[in-house]
Amino acid sequence: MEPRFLVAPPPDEATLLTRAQSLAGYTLGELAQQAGIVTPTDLRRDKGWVGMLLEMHLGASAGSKPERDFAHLGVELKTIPVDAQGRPLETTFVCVAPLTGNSGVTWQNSHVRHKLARVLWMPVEGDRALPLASRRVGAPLLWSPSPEEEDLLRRDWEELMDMIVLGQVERITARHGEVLQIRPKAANSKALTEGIGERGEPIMTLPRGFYLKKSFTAPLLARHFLL
DNA sequence: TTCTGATCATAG
DNA sequence: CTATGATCAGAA
Repeated sequence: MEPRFLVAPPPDEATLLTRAQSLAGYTLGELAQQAGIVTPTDLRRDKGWVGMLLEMHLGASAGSKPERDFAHLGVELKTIPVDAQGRPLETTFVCVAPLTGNSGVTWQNSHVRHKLARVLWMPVEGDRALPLASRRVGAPLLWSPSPEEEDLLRRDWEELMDMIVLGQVERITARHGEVLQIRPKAANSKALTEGIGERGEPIMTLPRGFYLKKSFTAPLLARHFLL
């Protein structure tokens, strides 16, 4: 799909939130029609389609820049598929896990912390039994981690980064971490990137990414629905 | 049924 | 390959 600007970038956070709230209740088919793009049959070959569609409606920067969606506002946009009860159906990708060049990297200056400092969550019905075009957008949530949430994230990040730095990247599984996990993030299982081996030597290994577990995002969204 | 590892498209 | 956007689908 071709990235296009449907609306101008929002000048401030309040405008962004108002605009996001105005999308609630619409179906993806309606939003696609307004954007002048075709709704795919399913997401198997268009996994980022929903995210790109909402980016267009919210005036996020198009393309693949290594910046936040609303750089001038310091806000990151995340669409999250939810079930009929508003519970997340998938984990949430945060960013690629750096496997080398980590000297001097701390939680405070980490990519994970910066990406999650301010997030606009857009829940979207994600039940695969629902045709893509008839899935509805839910009420958005503009969020920053509470001190407790940030502490959970920091502890997992430190544990996982320790393993990477100590040459144990290939022993990391999705079971590590309470709320933040590391899983493959690649085109396929043949993709390789540089990492650190057991004896500190350079190795080629699968690229990994940080993901938020559903156990983290579920209460975050639930709290929102209670307010 | 849930979760972990694998995968898809596109731009640069 | 890396970064953007994530969901798929087989194994447990």
